[in-house]
Amino acid sequence: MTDTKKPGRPRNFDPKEALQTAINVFWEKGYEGASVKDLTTAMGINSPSLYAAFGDKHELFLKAIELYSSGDGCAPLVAFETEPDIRLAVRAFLETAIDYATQHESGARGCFLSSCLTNAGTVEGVEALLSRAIQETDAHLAARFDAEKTAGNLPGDFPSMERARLMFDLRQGFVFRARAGLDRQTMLDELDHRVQMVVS
Amino acid sequence: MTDTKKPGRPRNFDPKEALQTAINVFWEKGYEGASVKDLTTAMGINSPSLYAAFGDKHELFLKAIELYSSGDGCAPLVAFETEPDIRLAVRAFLETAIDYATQHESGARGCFLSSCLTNAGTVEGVEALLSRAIQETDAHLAARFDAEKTAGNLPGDFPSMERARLMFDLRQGFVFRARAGLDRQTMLDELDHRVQMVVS
DNA sequence: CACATTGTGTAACGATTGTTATACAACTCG
DNA sequence: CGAGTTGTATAACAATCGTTACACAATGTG
Repeated sequence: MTDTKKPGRPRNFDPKEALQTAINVFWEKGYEGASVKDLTTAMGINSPSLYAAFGDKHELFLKAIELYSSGDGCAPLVAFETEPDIRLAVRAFLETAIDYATQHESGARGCFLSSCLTNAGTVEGVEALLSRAIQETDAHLAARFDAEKTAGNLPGDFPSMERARLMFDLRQGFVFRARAGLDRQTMLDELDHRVQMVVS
Repeated sequence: MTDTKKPGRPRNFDPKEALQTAINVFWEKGYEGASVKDLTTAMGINSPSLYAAFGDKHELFLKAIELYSSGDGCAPLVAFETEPDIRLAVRAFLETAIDYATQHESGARGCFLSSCLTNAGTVEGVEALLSRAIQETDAHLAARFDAEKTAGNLPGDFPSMERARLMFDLRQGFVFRARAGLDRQTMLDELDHRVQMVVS
């Protein structure tokens, strides 16, 4: 190790990248489980920098939720939007959820929001953010269904919002099972069965 | 207040009742979020009694999970078993889940297991317990479906295990939404739609 | 009644928590 | 090339964490 840490100001750190790292730590250890030391070590910075950039552990947590829910943090959503065919899109959504949730080692591990659920009642502001994130996702998915209806790819009486909520909950179920360590293949085997439920 | 706490050994406490109280505290605040002081205060005992009876905060947590998952802790499951008609039973299962998850004030608040999800990766032994609890519940629900098949109340090609897992995940979805503070009526409106999915 | 046992309440332990004051190194600008 | 700004590293802060030693009150047995 020749690169000994020297004091001073060698380089500025990227706040967004650091926040992404904070998401991973929070997701793995939870809000109270993740100590400031855990966070700063993973982010590669010291505590004063963290407090200067994000204000607080609490604020950092809320900003982590915001970044994740309002953006590219959610891989299944991206997969759903990318795939043109609606049926394949639904499948990609659920399949990506399983992939992310079961690949624990690779750093990206499932849905961060479900890990924040525990703190919804105790940590101020979390419940509101989660509620908003869910509703936005529901609306997002439903909008795609509506567009497919007008395009003629789905029947005219297709209940967009109900199916959107269903799809979200099915994903949540997979994430839950994956987090508990259940078998990946078993979930993949049920994929077609569940895709069928969403798109009639 | 005339009943001033006097030292000594006035009365023994009920370990099972205390454990039930511990479940509520853990469920509300999470594993790391619930301090030993929070626990002992709610249980009405002092820390030495807790350590003598349960050994450890960690062991207490595991025993809380065991009590909840292997018993009457799960109200939706009880409702499902009580109702004779299979279709009404499925409905009761989901409806009870919504009721429990949305009645935050009354002390009984939703599914304790989903709040333990966060600690599955960090707290030793939690993942194994959760995995077992889920699989047991799946098998439990599927057994009922199988019995209804032989009784002629469900078609012969009814996929019991797949529907059991689906039902479990649908419940999980409701609990998730309720914990995030979403509207109760919206979930109740979708009830029939989802019951239909489970029982064809 | 006296003794051993059992479990409680008080209080303290070291360790770690989140947070911040202080000192200094590096870059920017004149 | 020197002064000012910016942000880092070190170290310490009070508070709280999980855990346990100690002393004493209440019960069961002789």
